[in-house]
Amino acid sequence: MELRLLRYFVAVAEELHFSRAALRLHMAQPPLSQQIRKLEEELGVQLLTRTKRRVALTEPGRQFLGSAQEILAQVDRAVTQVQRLGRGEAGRIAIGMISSVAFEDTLPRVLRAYRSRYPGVSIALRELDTGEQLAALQENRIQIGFLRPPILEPGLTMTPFLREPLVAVLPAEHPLAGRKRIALQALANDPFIVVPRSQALGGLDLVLEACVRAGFTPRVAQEALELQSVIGLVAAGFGVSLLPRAAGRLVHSGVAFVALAPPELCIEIAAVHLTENRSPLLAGFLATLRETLNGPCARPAGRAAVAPARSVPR
Amino acid sequence: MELRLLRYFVAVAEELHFSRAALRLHMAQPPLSQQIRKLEEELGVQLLTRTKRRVALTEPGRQFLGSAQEILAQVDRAVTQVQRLGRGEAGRIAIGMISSVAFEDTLPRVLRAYRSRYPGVSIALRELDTGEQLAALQENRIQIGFLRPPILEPGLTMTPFLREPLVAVLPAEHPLAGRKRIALQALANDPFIVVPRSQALGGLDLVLEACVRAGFTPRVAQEALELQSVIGLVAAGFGVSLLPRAAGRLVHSGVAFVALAPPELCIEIAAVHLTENRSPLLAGFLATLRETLNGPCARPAGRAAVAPARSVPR
DNA sequence: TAAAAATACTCCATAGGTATTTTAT
DNA sequence: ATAAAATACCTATGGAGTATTTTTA
Repeated sequence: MELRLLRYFVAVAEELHFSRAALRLHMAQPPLSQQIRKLEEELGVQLLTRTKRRVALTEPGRQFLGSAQEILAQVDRAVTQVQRLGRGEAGRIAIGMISSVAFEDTLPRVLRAYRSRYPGVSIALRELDTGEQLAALQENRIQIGFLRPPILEPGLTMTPFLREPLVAVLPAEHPLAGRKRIALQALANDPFIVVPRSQALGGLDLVLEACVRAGFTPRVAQEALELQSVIGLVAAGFGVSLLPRAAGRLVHSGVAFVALAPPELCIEIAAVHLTENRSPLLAGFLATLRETLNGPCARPAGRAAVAPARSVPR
Repeated sequence: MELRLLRYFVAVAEELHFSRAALRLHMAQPPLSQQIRKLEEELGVQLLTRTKRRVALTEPGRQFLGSAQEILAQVDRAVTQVQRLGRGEAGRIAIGMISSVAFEDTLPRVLRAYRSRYPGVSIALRELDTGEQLAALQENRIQIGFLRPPILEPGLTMTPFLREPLVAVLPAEHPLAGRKRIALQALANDPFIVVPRSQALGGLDLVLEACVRAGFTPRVAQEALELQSVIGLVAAGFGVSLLPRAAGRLVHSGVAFVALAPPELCIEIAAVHLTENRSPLLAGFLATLRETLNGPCARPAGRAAVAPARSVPR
């Protein structure tokens, strides 16, 4: 059985006229008659009665017409759908992200752009740490991960995504508030206000590690759930904090943002995917990602135009 | 798009191995590779990755495999179903019957035989008078009718179905009870016990018409719903009746069955269908009908072997 | 080196075309 | 007489075969 025969039969059964059907099929009438005859022979069932100069469907033919129409429609749907999948316009993409991505609104902007460009794709966002994401990428549980470099595993391609310096946030009356730039050690005796790890905003680990590297263990005075609250607590004199420079946009009187002396402490996040992953979904996402990062209205404080992706050779 | 390509793709996608798939398809490997490539070109979608000496499905390919399998299964179902319809093993047959058919159990026996032979066919029984059945046959609302001849319309084929003489049923003490044979007129003054028309058992009209033809109008003394009741009432002396000879099987002391003098009064019923109706359903029904009527254990009292069908030429 | 897919080519089966006949109105 | 389907015959596309090369593990 071939679809060609079904298409021919549907044309004849709908026209009830071989010549008109042949016209509609852009072919001559005799081969159409032959093919219909062949179909009937193959099925062993008479589908049409050609009596009295007029063509009519038999009852089995009437039923078969319905089946044939359904089948052809289903084939059309399957072809359309696989082509949409092939263009990355449909399907499901799973994305991993470390919690600190939320310090910035860059990822949400990318996701909004992607969703508006590919409304047929469902997005699954999973919050995973860097190690979990690397494992998930290998098992294809996620197709792209937003995680903290460096990446050493082979077979992965990294697209720099976010690199924003942390700045010290001090109460306006703090002795160091007027400085252009301070060393992290200068805050060794200050109480720290941090965002708790449970709040999925991350950054805490980064801050703690940096302080330890600077030679002290920060004293955590207070935890706050929102950046606004952190800034509010700093303004109220409860302590100091380290925040991405972009937080400076949340202007608040009573606090000073002071850059840190080198080595600069940065939130650095990359988009990583399997180099061998040729999925059109991923391709569409990466394209949207690059365009969003380099786009016209897409260069807020603290981030340079994105560098080209680098693959880690195997 | 052709089913051949879907079949090839399903084989390759299930085996994930071109050579094994070619083996399964009883063909050589190179043309299989070519056809799969052609399918991918036609769709404009990569379905398989042939990297690293191993074949794998892409995500669009995985989805398309499912669609292809569904389509192929649906084609199989459609073919099987149309073949069942073509053999008269499935579908729906509508049968007309005049009420008097119920005097005998012949039709139920035919229907039982047909149902056991063609369990997939649903049977629609419609009780219609002879004229209604002829109209219904022409409009294909019924495919076969059990009705009272003669049939004059052209294009119909008649199969004699039932021809059973009516006999007089008399109380044992009736003056004519001992006779071998009596004329219908002899009962002109006897009260009649009849089965009411509303009971759908019919026969009443036949009896009334016959009496009128014999020159008298029968006095209806009593109506009874069942043959048994008719016989009971006759035995009790309430009157006489006319019943098919087969009713004699319902033996009952106190009644006498006496044949009628010629012209014999017969229940005569024929199975009639459109001569041009080549429906396999009808063919199967007619075959079962003939076999049941002429079959071995199928000759109870009062019916000769069925005569061959006669067509009324147009 | 061996196994598997791709490439190159060849052939023929058959889909489809043209010309004509048959059939039914 | 006409319109439509069937028949007869021919052509050529393309599906499938064989032989070979390429590739990768």
